[in-house]
Amino acid sequence: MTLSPLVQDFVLHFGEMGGRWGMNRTVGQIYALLFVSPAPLCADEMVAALGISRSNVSMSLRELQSWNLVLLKHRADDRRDFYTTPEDVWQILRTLAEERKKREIDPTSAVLDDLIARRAADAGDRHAQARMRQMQGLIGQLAGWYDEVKALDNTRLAGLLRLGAKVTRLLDATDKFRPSRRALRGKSTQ
Amino acid sequence: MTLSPLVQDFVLHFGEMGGRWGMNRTVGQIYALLFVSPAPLCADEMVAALGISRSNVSMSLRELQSWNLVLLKHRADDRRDFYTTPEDVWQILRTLAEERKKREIDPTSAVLDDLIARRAADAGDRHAQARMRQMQGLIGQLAGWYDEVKALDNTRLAGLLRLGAKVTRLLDATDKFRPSRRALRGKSTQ
DNA sequence: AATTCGTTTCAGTTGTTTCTGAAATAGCTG
DNA sequence: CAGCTATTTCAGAAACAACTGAAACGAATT
Repeated sequence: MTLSPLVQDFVLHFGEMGGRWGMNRTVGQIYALLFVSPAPLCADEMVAALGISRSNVSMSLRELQSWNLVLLKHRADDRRDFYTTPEDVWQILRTLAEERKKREIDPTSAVLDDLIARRAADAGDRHAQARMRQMQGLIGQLAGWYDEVKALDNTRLAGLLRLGAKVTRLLDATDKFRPSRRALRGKSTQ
Repeated sequence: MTLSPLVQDFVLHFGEMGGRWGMNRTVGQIYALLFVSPAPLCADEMVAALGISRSNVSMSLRELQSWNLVLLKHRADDRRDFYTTPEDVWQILRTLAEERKKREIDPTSAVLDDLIARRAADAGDRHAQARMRQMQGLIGQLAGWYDEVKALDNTRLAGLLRLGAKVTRLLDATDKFRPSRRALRGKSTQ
């Protein structure tokens, strides 16, 4: 299989970015290829398209599966595994949010809990713990935020992002409105 | 300089996570050390505390500066450079958002613009471009979102994250209320 | 149970990144 | 400007991650 220049360039760019996104080059390239392919691909087609070894494809697909970024498909009368990405880019965003949280936030959050629970001996430690508590607060908020994103349906997620420049106004507005709204319907709010 | 076990473990954890966060071990460790230190540190203190070479510290500080994650301080009658992190964790969050966008989103956004602007030859390319447009849409929203975070003041940023489980309700509420509010003040909204 | 087709694993190689020590640079002080 | 002190650069060494080919594995078919 030979790629059009357009798809070539897309794939190569994802390869380059792969490193920055916490995967490696091959994983990035395979994901890009699957993302733009009109139909699911099998491993050998990826080998042909990307010019990499069969085993590399196998390991990279494994990695992509561990990220939940690809879907496995089968054809009638064909034993091979075919792979795609989800059609829905919002779904992809949710998955990314979830996996990133799992890899980048949760471990630190757990460690911070431990460290903060320790007996702080001297003044230095007390200062360090105070700092850690600040960071834990921040991380906790972020974690909650990621969970939130993960749980929103497409419409609401799109809405949330679309707010864009209106977030400020919205926040101000809710600060202003919330009390009266709560008053109207009787403390339903946390 | 010798570190307390508490700070040791904090520093070591950040070293481990550094890789996942787009920096390397040493950069992570130095950042952690600065974050919990009650006073700014000079390079030699970091060498002593972390047991790494002077040149490694120098390069890592350079890296941290390129991320805008550290502040340079000076003492009277002392030519050495002393480093800290910003006190304010919200500021840190904004910086991270900004730098992440710059490194992980903007380059891809630019490439996608290019690719989408190309003449699509065959059906495969047309499909690929359609996919790329979807991705570009998503990335554009995300970029806007990061810009938004970057521009919010502490209070509003905290508010935004604190929304937590209320985002859904809030979004529903605004959908319900916006039309009437717009009607009240005349289509000021996009 | 042997064959075939597809996938996975793994030891070893290649390629990158990180880290170091030594040398070079820059900036201040007398 | 000579002598300090602090910092940066850089080539090579050490550590690490990626990739390959070959062999092992598994599942369906005869």
